[in-house]
Amino acid sequence: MAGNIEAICRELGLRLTGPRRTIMQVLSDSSDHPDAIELHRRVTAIEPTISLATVYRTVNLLREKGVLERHNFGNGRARYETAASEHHDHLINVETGDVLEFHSEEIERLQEEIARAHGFDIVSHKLEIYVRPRKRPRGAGQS
Amino acid sequence: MAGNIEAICRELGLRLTGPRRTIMQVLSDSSDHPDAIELHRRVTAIEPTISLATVYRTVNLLREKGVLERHNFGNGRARYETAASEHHDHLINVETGDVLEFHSEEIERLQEEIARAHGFDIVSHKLEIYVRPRKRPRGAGQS
DNA sequence: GCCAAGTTGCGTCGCAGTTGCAAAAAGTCG
DNA sequence: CGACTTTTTGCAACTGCGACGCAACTTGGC
Repeated sequence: MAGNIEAICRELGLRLTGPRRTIMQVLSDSSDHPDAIELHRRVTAIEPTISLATVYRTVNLLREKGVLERHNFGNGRARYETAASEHHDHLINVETGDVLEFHSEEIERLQEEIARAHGFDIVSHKLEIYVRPRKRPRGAGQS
Repeated sequence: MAGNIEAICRELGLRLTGPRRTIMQVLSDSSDHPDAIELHRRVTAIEPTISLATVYRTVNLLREKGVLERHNFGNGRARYETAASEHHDHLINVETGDVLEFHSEEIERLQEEIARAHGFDIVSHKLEIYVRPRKRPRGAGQS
């Protein structure tokens, strides 16, 4: 991914600066969905002078360019991930905050159908399933 | 619904105050999905002395008690609706901000399947389809 | 190396929502 | 009904995330 950084900057007419290099490096090294502060933490671990404002600006820039996606999983802080080539939705573990990705062609199709039935075109959509590890693999009644 | 207000307060151990009566009245009269400020606007049209803080506090209270649901459709302001007996998802018209509700048993089932396949139980979920009115009813290809 | 343009860090601002506090209202009991 | 306790309210100050203006500083082209 590192090789991409220069290409992306050139392509987007952005200057290849130290902070950007670091931030993009951290982003492509992150397989989870960090928020801006966590991103800043990771970035400053490498290059301590980079400010939070720059993280915000870079992240917005990359999002506008379609390089990043921003999600809001409900704790008030936006979380980021590098835009995948293929669309996916999210399973959020409410106990740990971890996020798993999934994709269901069937659900996509059903959404398409629903939108159409109402006379709309889909601009985007968001499916988040908030889950917790299942305690009782099978049987065993509960409250 | 008006009759509910007293019942709800009693049941929840809340005092039946003027502001609460007005706010709950407005809520049950609202079939759209107003945000806190719009709610406050409507409330103060009836009783001008009620403060925004009280609207927030009441709305949070009712949400904790399961009377209201809060959504975040992406403009930074949370929007509220009275909790329906039946779960539903949302179609958001990005041009107007209007919200339509829908329900798909099939999608629900598929989500259940997906969660289970990953070893989770669903706590809740959120499906939002952001749409715009379709300009070209049929035919007329475009890139 | 020099210069114009883009970028950064800092501090500040804005907005949505929350909270501490003192005053006011609700419910309770005699 | 009136005194008393507890909950609510309005106000204003505050919080947290994120955005922004500005002066100083890099970047990349010549």
